[in-house]
Amino acid sequence: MSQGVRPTQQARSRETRDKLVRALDEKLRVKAFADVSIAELAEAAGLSVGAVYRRFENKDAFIPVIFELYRERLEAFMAGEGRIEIEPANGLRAALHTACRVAWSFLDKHGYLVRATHIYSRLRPDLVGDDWEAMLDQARQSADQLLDLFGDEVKRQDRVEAAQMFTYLMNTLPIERGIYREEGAAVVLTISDEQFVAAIADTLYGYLVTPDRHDD
Amino acid sequence: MSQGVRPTQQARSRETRDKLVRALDEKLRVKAFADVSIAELAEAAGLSVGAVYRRFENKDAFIPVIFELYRERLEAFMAGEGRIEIEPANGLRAALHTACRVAWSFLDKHGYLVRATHIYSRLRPDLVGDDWEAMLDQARQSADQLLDLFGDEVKRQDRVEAAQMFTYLMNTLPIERGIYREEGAAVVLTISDEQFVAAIADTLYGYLVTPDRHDD
Amino acid sequence: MSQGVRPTQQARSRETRDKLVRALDEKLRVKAFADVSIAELAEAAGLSVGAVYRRFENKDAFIPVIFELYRERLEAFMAGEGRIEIEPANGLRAALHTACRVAWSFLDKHGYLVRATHIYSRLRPDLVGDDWEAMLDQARQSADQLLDLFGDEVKRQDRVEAAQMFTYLMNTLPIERGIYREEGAAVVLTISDEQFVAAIADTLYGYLVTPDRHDD
Amino acid sequence: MSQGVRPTQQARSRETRDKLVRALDEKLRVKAFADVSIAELAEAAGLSVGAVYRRFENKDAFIPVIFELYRERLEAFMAGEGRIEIEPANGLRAALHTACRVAWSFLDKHGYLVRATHIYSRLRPDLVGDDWEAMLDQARQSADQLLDLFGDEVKRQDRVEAAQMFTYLMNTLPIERGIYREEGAAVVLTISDEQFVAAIADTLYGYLVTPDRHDD
DNA sequence: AATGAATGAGACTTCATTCAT
DNA sequence: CATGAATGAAGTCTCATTCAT
Repeated sequence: MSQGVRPTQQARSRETRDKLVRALDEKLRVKAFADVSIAELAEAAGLSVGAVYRRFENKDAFIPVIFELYRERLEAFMAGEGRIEIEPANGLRAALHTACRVAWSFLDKHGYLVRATHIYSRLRPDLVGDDWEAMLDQARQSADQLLDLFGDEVKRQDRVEAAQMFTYLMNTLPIERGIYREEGAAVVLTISDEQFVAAIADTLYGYLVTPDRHDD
Repeated sequence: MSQGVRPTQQARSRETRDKLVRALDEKLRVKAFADVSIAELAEAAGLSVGAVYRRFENKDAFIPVIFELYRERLEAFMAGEGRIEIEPANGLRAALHTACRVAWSFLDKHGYLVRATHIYSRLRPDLVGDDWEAMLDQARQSADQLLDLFGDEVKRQDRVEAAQMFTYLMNTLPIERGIYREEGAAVVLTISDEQFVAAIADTLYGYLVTPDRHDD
Repeated sequence: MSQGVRPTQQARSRETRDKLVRALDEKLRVKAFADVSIAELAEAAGLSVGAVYRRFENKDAFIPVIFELYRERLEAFMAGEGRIEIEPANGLRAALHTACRVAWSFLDKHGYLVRATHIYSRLRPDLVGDDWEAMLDQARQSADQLLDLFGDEVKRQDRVEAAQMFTYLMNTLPIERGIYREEGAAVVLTISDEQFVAAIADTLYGYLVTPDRHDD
Repeated sequence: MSQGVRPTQQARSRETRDKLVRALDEKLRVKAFADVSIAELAEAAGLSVGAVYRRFENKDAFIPVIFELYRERLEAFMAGEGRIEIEPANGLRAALHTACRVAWSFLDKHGYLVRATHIYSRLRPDLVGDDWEAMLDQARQSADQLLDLFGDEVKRQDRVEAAQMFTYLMNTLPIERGIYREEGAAVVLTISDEQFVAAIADTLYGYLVTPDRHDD
């Protein structure tokens, strides 16, 4: 094989992969990954079943793709409409409200991906590998910066713990309502989206400004 | 309908059902419901496949059983080791810490059931029906009482919203770490269980004592 | 066992059997025998599955019952509303029209039994045994009598053949439309029931009055 | 969609289908369709169960195939040995005898298909759809032509009714004996096939030449 | 290499029949 | 004896994966 062909093949290979990723994205909008068959995916991508197995060893090999999609969307969002301009002068609470509003708008648009990601980060953590941890770590670093920025308002002594908990809360609080809407624990809520977003922002705020407890 | 025979058969019938419920319980400890086949369940219960279908119309009919199990465990727990003695004199924060410790210890033991319940309250809300909502409503009522008890400490104006959010948070915050442990958003946490429990108690506390915000 | 009990038991046994026969009759009105399960039959008869198997060795043992039912109905019909008063003076054609009208009215009422009987006389001729042949033979004898009565009008030389064919036609011509109505060969017919009955009577008549062919 | 590959696959695909159709044909010679399992069919065709489901959505999807088989055989028959040369000069009766002989010889060879077709045109008229009606309609048109050809001999006033009844009779009279032989109403007949065929031809003839009745 | 036909294990479900109570 | 719970073979169908063309 002459070397001149490779780039073409690589390009074609990449293209094939992209088709599959797009097809998966489309499918995940309407059904769970477990309910998507390879044949279905192949058809949606305009490929044959055999071609799919040429790119992916087996069905499980698509799971990392879900994360890839998630990350792509998140990065695009953060670089675009999700870019947060924090105004230190307005204080921590305002910053958190802004952050929660932004997080909520991401969930609103890409909830189906967040759902799939969440499910498989639990169901098959082995297949997700470092991607997930890397993303969370990045989130933790952002949290660190935020805590530094409002160091005087934050009353938590242990900054490491605070950054971890902040990340944990940020990835936990809105999700339940954001991706499962009328099911799960969210059914107890009758408040509007706006009220809910404000409430979780206040929850984060409350955690950060509550001084450590000295007993128990 | 004659008496004298029925009781025996009913007992046998009940026993079969119990065997199946126990078998399901065992299986849920180690794998997801979707991955448990009827044949597997039958074998674990020491029954034939046909016997399963005499008690349960189809596989879906087991989903309510998961909730039943959950509720049973929860009630037994609440009546036993989970009974909370709230000492109003110690204040809201102490009460929340106690409540979270108790909730955590339930999750620690019955997390697999909570997981299955959570998954199916989302996946098949139609099959879960009112059970789930009834449980949440009961939780909301308990929240109401707690808020009343510490009415002077709570700064939230809208008590209805506060009770709802309290319930939502109580059913959301510990779950992620409690049932998925090393996976999901919880991987970011390096803190100990005790620290985590304290942190979420503080989070709840922070939410309740944070006064309403007057702008936006 | 004292002898005094027997009659009671026999009576009870008979009663059980009757219940089952009635239940089967009900079921055959709405579905095919193959689609009636033993459990269904037992329930409809107000009996247990075990009780059914005490009276009938297996499901196939019900097939003769279908014939029994058929014969009962036919005999009751012939003794009642189906009793034909043939007026020799009116001629063969009038007699046939009357006979066909009567046959049609039986089909109209008991078509579902005729259908089941027909199906099983083909599907499991071994289980039907002599019942079916006996019935047909009786019909043939009636045909014989009719041919004798109108001996001068009938032009068929071979009276044995004529009686057989008459029976065959009588059990064939109306059935198709009578029990399958809008399906099968009957879909080609747009004529009314009355016209149809008249047409098959004329068909029978035409056969009987057509002289033998002397060639080929 | 590229050419060069498809033909092969299409041929393979077609071949598989043909194998299944042939296997079905073989099975229908010896047992009812309902008693043929998919696994059995697959084995007879030298295929796996999955391959069957690639060609046919479900078992019901084979029912139209039965009709397809029937029609194929009928058309091949009509174009070959079943081609009827009607000699108008010999009259209606001779024509009918010829037609019945031909029909009988078809039944003799392909009775098992006719049986299956008849059963399913009743059992699942929804799956048979227009095929059946189309065939009957074609038969009715042939009947029309025949009646025209022998217009002077036919005494039935209503030609539309006569054509319909002729079709009905042609599809009813021989069938019973033709496809169920020693079972059903045919058991009453001790006459030979030749005599039987002559008798039904005379029956058809008798119907057509019997003038309308003017009373009742 | 690409295609999609074929494979075959395994899932759910039904129901005639048996048998413990 | 009656009851109806239990059995288990058999049927339909799905789909991840393999492989002939």
